[in-house]
Amino acid sequence: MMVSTKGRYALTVMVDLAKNAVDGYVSLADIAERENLSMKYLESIISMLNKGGMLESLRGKNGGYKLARDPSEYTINEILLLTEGTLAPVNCIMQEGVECEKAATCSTLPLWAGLDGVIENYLSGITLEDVMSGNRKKMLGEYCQKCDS
Amino acid sequence: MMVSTKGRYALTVMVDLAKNAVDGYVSLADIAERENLSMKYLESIISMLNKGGMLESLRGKNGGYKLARDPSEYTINEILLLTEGTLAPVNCIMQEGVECEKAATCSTLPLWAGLDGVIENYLSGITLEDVMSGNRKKMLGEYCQKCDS
DNA sequence: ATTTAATCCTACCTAAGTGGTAGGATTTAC
DNA sequence: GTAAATCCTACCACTTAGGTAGGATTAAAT
Repeated sequence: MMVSTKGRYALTVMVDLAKNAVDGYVSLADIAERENLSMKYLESIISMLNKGGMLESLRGKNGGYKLARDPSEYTINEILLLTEGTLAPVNCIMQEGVECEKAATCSTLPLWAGLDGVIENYLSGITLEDVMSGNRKKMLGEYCQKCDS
Repeated sequence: MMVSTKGRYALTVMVDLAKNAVDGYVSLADIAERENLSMKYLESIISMLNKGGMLESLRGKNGGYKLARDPSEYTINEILLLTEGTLAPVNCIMQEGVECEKAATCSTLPLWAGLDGVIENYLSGITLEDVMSGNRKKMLGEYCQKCDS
């Protein structure tokens, strides 16, 4: 599994905020209840989003979180990267300038690089707005049966 | 990480066999030495490939393995599926007919389904022959700088 | 027939990552 | 000052990853 619950829940939280924090802040307790997820676990996840500059937060009573930008200005790629660290499908492709020692002669490396590119390309092309508004055509593309009807 | 060493080594073994087992069988010891991988570990991996019908094996002295078909008749998708079990990027998408209970109302599901489709589409479009022969254009596609020159 | 070299099979093990839980400190609105 | 919220630091059970170990079985060569 490439994307763990951390990344999945992070996206769920972002979508929830996009839908529900239109004016003012929304508390984590509200999100957890709406999405039926553990509030304590979400706490650690939303903390990453907050520190990564994705959110604005307000402490104290009536506090909570809201998006720092417009939903159309977040790519899914950057949201997932923040919580997952990397989205590379294998750990042998270059990360932070460090490449595998066998890279020069490895027959399989171009495959993994290509796969990585395809994934990044897909996730960078979809915004939080697309997910929030249910843009099936963009998300499912040619695989979508309902998109024609 | 979506693809573990199991899948990566499985592909490495397949490529090695495609290159070296052109006539007759090749022993696991030879493969392990050539690829600089633990023979004992490879043993468990090649066993999956063998049971999955990807290989033909011969026991006893001068035995070993060879491909069951022509390299052009294996997709990377089926090789990886055999060792990894699944290539789904998240565990909330439908597997073996079992779908998430929240599927009907989940905003993020189409995204994961789309991502899954993109991955499967890519890996199904590339054959063992492509990897073996270093078909960079097919593997790297638009991301390949060297492909033009 | 015996040796040798190979696959096959079962069990085990350590380290890291996943998916949380627990408890309290701090901040701010009312 | 109190209630309700974020923030922060530990901890923990379980699963998976990435192997290792040892022997049983098979088949070719001598």
